[in-house]
Amino acid sequence: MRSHGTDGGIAQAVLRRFNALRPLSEEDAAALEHAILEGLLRAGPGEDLIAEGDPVDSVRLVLSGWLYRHKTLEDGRRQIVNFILPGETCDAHAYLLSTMDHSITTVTPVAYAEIKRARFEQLMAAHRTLAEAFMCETALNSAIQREWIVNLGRRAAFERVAHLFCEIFERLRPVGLVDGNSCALPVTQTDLADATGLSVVHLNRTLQELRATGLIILKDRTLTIGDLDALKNAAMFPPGYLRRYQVK
Amino acid sequence: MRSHGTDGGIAQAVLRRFNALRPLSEEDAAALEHAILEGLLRAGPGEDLIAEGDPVDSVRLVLSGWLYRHKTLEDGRRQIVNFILPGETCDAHAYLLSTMDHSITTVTPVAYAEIKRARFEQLMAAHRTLAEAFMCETALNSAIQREWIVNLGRRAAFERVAHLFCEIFERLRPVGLVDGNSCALPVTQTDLADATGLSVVHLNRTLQELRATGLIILKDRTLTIGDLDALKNAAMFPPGYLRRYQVK
DNA sequence: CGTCCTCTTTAACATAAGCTAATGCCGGCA
DNA sequence: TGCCGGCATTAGCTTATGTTAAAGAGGACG
Repeated sequence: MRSHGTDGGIAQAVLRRFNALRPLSEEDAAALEHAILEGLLRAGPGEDLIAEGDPVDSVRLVLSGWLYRHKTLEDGRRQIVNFILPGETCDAHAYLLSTMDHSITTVTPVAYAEIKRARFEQLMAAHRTLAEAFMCETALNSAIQREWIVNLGRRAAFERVAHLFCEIFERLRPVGLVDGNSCALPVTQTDLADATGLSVVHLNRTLQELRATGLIILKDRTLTIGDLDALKNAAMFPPGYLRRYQVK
Repeated sequence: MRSHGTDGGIAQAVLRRFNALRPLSEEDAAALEHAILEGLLRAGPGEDLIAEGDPVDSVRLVLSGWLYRHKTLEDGRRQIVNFILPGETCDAHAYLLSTMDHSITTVTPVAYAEIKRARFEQLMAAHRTLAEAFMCETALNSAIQREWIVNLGRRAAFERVAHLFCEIFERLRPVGLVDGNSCALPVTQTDLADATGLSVVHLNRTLQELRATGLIILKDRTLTIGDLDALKNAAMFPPGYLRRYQVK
């Protein structure tokens, strides 16, 4: 029965990440997987999972697929504030704030697990290590957001896009979603522009530049990074950034 | 004996904020205050409290004074990633990540309380409400960071600076640090530039513009906002933003 | 009372990035 | 097969913001 095998079945990505954050006992892992299987759900591409202002009464874990968090100004300007990748958490402890300060939309079809507040609290109370892993996840997310602030505030377009690509690659790696030096990049250029604070036109120009230098190949929603270190260099990717993401 | 009076003495700002996040019982408040008084420390202006890469083995609460979090790129470009104001925490649960991903530097003289890891964990274990308030604090900080991403990514210089001023004002208010429509703003223009992702020169231009429209007066490190609603309007300050900061 | 220092302000010029609009490309679908 | 709609790409022009440099302004201090 796969879903309880060693690979973690559909919950694999989540289990891998949490285990990297805090070594989970068999029992912790089983409890988490169980809670996941209880609340399995799916969403199509381009669906709003939750919107700014909505009440939050559950925590969601992404099993597969891409989503993004975003905020929109009154006049329509939109900023993608982060991507949510397989194995990551949608609302970790944001649920403490009772309402969402941003929206979450799916990019691709998504499989996720929804754990209701009461169930979640029970799980945390029973498994200290899981609770710690969850807090770690939140802290990590916070560190990513800080780096995005630096990216938007102090990096030029070229570095900025390069940095985003390095980051995505490094975040997909520990959950087994990179294949050699390639990974999926299922977003439109408009999305990339909204994530990097650029206009679509300028984002496109920047992409051309990145291609011209031979640092990346981007085709058919697949990103290929010939020389990751070179790209990181060009991006001024901080050496220690996302270290905690790597599986030891 | 002031320090145990109803005003909370030196721990006042922290107690007020935490109490707003989760209503604290007398006992919770006393325990928190006690922990604070145990670990009282001071730092001068312009001091590095902790630097990127340093190990984290305690949580610090700011009792008075301003600090900022910042990251610097190899070539010296610096981004201030947030300000830390009285009543706020320095590292809430970042201590779970064991090393700092950014640096913290004081702006003014600062009084703070340092709670060592073991002591902190003991406190959290004994007082569920305090633990929740701490998590709330982290979540709130995360929401602020997301808004900063929007600010840097999608707002023009004028709105961006206006937004920062509104935010600071709203964050100082609940801890009693605004006086009518004025508050302290003890940072240099270089700092403001590094916080808004602008060059000093352009920041200065923007400040002139803000003054010219009569939206703000900034003189002697004091910010005066004639019409907060007008400023928020100009800044596209989201209506619900920082709602959780307000004392009910 | 002058000198140094840090911070602010201004000017003149350079450029990265935005905007508008047209064109190309491709896959879905009638 | 041919039209439509969403994306990607390119061109041409505009503008916000960066850069360099120099000059005030005020406080600390010998």
